[in-house]
Amino acid sequence: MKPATLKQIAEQLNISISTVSKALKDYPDVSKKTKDLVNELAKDLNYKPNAFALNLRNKESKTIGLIIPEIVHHFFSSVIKGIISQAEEKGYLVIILQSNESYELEKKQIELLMNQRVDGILISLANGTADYAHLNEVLAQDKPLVMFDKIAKLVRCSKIVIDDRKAAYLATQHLIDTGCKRIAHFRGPLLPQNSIDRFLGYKKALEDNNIPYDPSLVYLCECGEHSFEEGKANAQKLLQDHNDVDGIFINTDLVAIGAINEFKKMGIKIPEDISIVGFSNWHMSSVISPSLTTIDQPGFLMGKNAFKQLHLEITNLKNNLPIVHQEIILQTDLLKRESTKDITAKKNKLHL
Amino acid sequence: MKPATLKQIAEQLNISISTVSKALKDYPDVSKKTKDLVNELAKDLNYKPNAFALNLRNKESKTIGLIIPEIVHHFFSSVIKGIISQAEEKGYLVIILQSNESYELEKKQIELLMNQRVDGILISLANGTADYAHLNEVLAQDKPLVMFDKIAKLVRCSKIVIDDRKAAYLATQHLIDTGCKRIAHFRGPLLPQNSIDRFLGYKKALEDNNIPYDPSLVYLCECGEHSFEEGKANAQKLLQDHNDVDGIFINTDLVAIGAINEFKKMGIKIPEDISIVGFSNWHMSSVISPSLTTIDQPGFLMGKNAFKQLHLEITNLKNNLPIVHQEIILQTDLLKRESTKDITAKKNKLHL
DNA sequence: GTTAGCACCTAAAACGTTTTCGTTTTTAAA
DNA sequence: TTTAAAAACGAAAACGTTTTAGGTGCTAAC
Repeated sequence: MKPATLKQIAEQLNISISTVSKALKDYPDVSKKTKDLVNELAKDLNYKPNAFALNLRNKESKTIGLIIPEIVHHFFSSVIKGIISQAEEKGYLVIILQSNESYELEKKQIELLMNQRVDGILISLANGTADYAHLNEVLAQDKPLVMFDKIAKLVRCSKIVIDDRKAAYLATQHLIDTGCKRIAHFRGPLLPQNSIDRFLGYKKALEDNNIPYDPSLVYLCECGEHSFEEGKANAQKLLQDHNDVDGIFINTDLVAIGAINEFKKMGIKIPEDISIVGFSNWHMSSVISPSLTTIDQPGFLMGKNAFKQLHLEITNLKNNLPIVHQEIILQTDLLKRESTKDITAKKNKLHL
Repeated sequence: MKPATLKQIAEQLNISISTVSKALKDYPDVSKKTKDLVNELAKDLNYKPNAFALNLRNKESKTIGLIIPEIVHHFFSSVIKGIISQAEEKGYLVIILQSNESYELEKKQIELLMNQRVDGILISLANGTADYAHLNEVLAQDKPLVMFDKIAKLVRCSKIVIDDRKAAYLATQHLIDTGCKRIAHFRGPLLPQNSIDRFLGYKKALEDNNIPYDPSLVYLCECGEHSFEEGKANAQKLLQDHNDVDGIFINTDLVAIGAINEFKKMGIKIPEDISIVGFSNWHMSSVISPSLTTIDQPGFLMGKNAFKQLHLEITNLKNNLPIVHQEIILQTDLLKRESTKDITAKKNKLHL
């Protein structure tokens, strides 16, 4: 049986719509008798408040929009899970769109969400996004916007990120600590802030350890659908160009795994000949052999925080409270596994 | 600048709201002059039709709901991607909820979506779902509902599935064809139809090849968060119970990978000592060593088809056309890789 | 100079709520 | 019995659209 409306209840009881509405919301100026009658009939007729009408009246939909570059991706799907779990707790629904790493699509989708009048927007930018007008437009219309992971520093809104630079620094430092002298880097695309930051972290670690930075040791990856193949290809190129490399810090796990597979095929031993550190801690990284040393990126937590911040801004906006933009930096972990040498273990053995 | 309303445009031009509405929709009974004025001002004032008002009037939101057991999962996230891509094409938005394999949550979420008045619902059932009242309620309210992958046969709605039984049969047959004589099965949970079907396919293949079915060779897996550990544990148990097993058909890839890793650790060679076939073709299955022979499950295609069918039913309902429930069975592929012996290759060599 | 026809425009209802403000009815006090 | 206060109810506007049905005012034809 389809939900009834206030009108239908009112007609059956010969009272006004207003009274029905008030009765259901337990207003004090409705008699106990009427309330009982209304509540009973409401149950019988399967009354459910019409969300469309409520949205129109309240000018809010308890719905937010989420734009993400790629859904089939361990990190991003973890973020989605974090967002949805938190949204559910606060009674919000999430509309998800996928930008496919395309700036054009991203722009369209922002418009779509604005026209849909969602209460707020969460976004992780496409790699191609270099112009931020569409994002500023959102803010100009007083619609809460929170960015996560792939952010634009210049846009004045809240951001949830990890410290990519620091994580990359630690990853590179770990290679150095385990004895690597000549360290290559497979970097991500040129635009997004986080692949820039990872590159900078790598470079800084070298400098701080008096290892000269050599641009020819840096290889570019799209880090898109063909990451695995890119890893293999770069591994081959690297060996042709430089036969003295003993460590690689790689922008993302799947590329690293491609490289490992290629090296294994060529008879190069990991980590004895070359040590490798990846980034993101994809599920498969712990499962392959040798397992991959990598940076754990807390996707679920990032999603949770992103929604929390957005929710805060939505409620503050509603209550005319000031909105303070936050930049939240989440902790990352270096997970030491088999693809790097465990020198500390050796050291400990010597001490025994 | 926030979007203006028809009213604001009407006031500024000193004409009625109706005329503004018609002008924007290019009705024939509005003069060219007025249309031009309206369109210009509409652009200037950033007019965007209010979605809330439209929903209320049209009794539709161009939004569908999707309930899925788990988002961080290669197969399911592929399905989501398929659904979203198709929805975008037809101008629909997708609200995603995650049931966490919980029947209780699933029930609540169905109610949420019904109250939200989505135009239709897509669902893949939680493992624990054995009661279908909540689903029948959706249908009773004339709301289009399409199930995919994890379905309930008894619910009268459209379904998009693969032929789990046939796929499992082919997987098992492949083990037999490559010389396995004693084949174990790591099966999925007891309730969902697809893990039952995979078990049945396994059993049937044995029978058709005159291999006696031995229940003690069937091991249970939750196939949840700890699939990898389950695979390892089951591998150990299997070796203790039966030292003569030479092939295993495993309900899902991650369990299979756990088993492979454990076997490798114990010095058992894959596929020489034991051949293994998984299910679902997780990304990592092609990347590990030995790569895993598995059944490719077309997630993206399934998502596309699920939305297409739902969309068909939504539009038919709107146009008072009859709704015909479909059961669409998608093709699967057996991907032969390193975890099973390639006997045909050997045969071919002999023929040379 | 009436009338038909046309071009253009508007009023108003409807979608389903909520809430303010006013009106009616009841109760209690004078 | 009158009056004041309290209790219970309802009318109406508002949110922003669309569309039907009904005007206007004009031109052209008789």
